Amino acid sequence: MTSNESATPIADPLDRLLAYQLRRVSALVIAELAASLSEIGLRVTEASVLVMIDANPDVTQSEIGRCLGIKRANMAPLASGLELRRLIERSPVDGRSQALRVTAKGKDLVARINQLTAANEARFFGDIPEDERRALIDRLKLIRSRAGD
Amino acid sequence: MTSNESATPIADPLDRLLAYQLRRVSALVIAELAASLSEIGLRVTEASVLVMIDANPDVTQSEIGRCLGIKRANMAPLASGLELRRLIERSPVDGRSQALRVTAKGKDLVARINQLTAANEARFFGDIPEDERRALIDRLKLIRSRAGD
DNA sequence: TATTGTTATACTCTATAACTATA
DNA sequence: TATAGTTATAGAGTATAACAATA
Repeated sequence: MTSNESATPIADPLDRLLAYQLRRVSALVIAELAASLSEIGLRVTEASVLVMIDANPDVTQSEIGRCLGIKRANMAPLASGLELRRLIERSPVDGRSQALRVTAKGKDLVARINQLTAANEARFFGDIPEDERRALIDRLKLIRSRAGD
Repeated sequence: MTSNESATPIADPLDRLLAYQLRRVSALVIAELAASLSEIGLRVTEASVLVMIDANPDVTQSEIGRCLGIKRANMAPLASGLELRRLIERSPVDGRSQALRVTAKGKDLVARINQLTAANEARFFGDIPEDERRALIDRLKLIRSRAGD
């Protein structure tokens, strides 16, 4: 910073776009969560899937994928990876469907995920008044529900 | 949907996490914007850069990157691509820095970008009362400003 | 020494297409 | 015919490392 370039106060016309702000905040918050989860050897998507299976024993891959917005083609290697690491187990239900369950080892990780996730929420959103926080969540869910999702 | 699988009302413990809701909404809104922008041959990041250069004539790559959170290494091919398509021009400033400007052809695209962006905002956020919309933007900016960004 | 710009490379998430097997 | 799961592949965004040239 040698020259006097008027301190570079760049104009940011994207500033007032909700789409842009959402993208930046999401990227920031998720990147931080990814860094936390990497300490326990998980990526964000893997952690999401693990938490969902834990909350819905014997759920199928397709159901998880539909709920989380993950395509079947991308769920396959995800579930295989979790099974290889003995975090989940599969048992045939249907001949074509398989019920997923979190193993004891997986449940230990779920507990850690919940801790790290809560810490992440507290770090970024802890100072938001509870009523505003709830309104924010509701508004975001409403936006999602209005679309094809 | 042949069997009676209790209509699959899956529990979603991620539902109450702001990090998760932000990620999903961001993905939804940006995907839609990406689809709109693809009609004029632009990706979201390219459009962001173009709008920023238009608002800040003679800005440098580094400055744009710092403002938008894009690393130098990723700005290089981005700027080169826009220049190849005659949407921006570079003129040496420094010997190592180059001033960026949007060409006439680029300005036409910027106008289209602004239209498509406004339509995207209206589609997803048009029904939000203005005071809440403003509070939402301010809250998101506040979250970003509190971090390393 | 710090900064600008570049190239190469890898990782994550997402997308489509094509295939098998089962309902 | 529709669904579950798989594989292969591609695109977009982001990350680091290393390098040359300049301030």
